[in-house]
Amino acid sequence: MTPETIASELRGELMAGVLRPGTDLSQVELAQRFGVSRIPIRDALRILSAEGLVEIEANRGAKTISLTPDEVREIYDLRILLECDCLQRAAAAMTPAALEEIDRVRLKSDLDAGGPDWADGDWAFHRAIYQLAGRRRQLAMIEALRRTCVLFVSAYATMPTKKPRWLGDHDAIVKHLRRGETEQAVRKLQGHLEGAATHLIAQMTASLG
Amino acid sequence: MTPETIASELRGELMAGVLRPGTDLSQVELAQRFGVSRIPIRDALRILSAEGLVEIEANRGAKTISLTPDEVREIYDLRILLECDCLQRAAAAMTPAALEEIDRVRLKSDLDAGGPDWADGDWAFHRAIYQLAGRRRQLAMIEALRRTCVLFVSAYATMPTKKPRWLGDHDAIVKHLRRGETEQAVRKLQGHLEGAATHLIAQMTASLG
DNA sequence: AAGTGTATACATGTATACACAAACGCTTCA
DNA sequence: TGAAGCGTTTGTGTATACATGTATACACTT
Repeated sequence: MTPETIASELRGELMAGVLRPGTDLSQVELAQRFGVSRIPIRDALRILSAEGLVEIEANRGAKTISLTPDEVREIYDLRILLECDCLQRAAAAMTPAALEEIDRVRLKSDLDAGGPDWADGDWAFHRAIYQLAGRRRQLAMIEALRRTCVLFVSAYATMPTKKPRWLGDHDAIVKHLRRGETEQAVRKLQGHLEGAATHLIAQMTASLG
Repeated sequence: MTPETIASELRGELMAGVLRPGTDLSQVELAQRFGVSRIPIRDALRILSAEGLVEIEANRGAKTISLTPDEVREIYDLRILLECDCLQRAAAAMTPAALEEIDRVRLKSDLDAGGPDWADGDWAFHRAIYQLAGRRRQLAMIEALRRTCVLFVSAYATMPTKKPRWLGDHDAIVKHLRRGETEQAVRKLQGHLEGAATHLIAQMTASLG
């Protein structure tokens, strides 16, 4: 039960929607639950805070993040900026072998598309592409932003209703990459993310107001 | 002596070049120095780790980051991406009053340009612009990336040799903004950052062998 | 002589105990 | 009835003590 293990467990619950945004995270409660003292719990909370999933206020404890629709919009804008740039760099480093691998991951993710782990498959696909850019830090930043989004997607139960369109975007991106149409692949990705953003924000505003 | 205070103090030393990249940060040593136990030290190190200034390895302690020229290049590319986007958004929200304030900060930063706190003035100028974009998270990400850069600039003592050009860039950006030439302001900023990047990386490779 | 195993020293990780700050409820007074 | 003041209570923050993991040096084996 290391702090990393605990953080990982909590991260999973956050992203699965078990812990909803704004939930208080009591140190004593978590310590009892994981059967450890509060020290490793504090470390775990700091790890999650570093990832932006938890907010810590001095002397007032930690709670899961709670963002306004505007803040979610900003995060998606950042994702568009960083992911489109990453895709562009990846396209420049594309090889036939890499393309094959990407399409393999895409097909596998299609199967999970209906289940509860659809987000994992989705990310596996995007990561398979982004990896080729060879940008560790950028990828880490993208992943952190994405985690935050997933937290809210799970919380507001906005499973993409237009699943076919969503899978079709993936297919289209691969096809564009195969043909060397970088520009169009990037534009497709941008639309993909825009769609996710507007969908989530609509659900949030509907749920909040 | 809260963890935040300690982190702030260490951050200052890191960015001033007192603590060079790769320095080991012993918990007991820091605890003695700040006159506290190791617990708040651990918290402070986690805060700095979250900011990307310190690396923590389980059971092996913390040390200040040590980046390769390639990683520095990636960081500057990210800064260009995020800062140019931020400038564009700021330009869209520009007002005469804001412009006046920006120029005021610019003039003030010109005075500090020769001293040891030149980095603070430089950042004050850029931040004065970026603020207008109203993007908290993006600004925080830019600031984190910038801090990392400053750490290496200080370590390798690469005070801009071409100070006039550097200050001239600031002046040019303001002038373009005043005329509503967003496109050109963005391009000037990009060149500004590119210049800083190539300069630092050249110094690093020269210093490293 | 080179490599490996082991013992010792040292740094980090964790648990317990205590100090302190904030939130809550109660009493009391206007 | 409402509000302000004060003690209680709950939870976080920190110090101390102990457990565990890692590095170094030395002895031993090959």
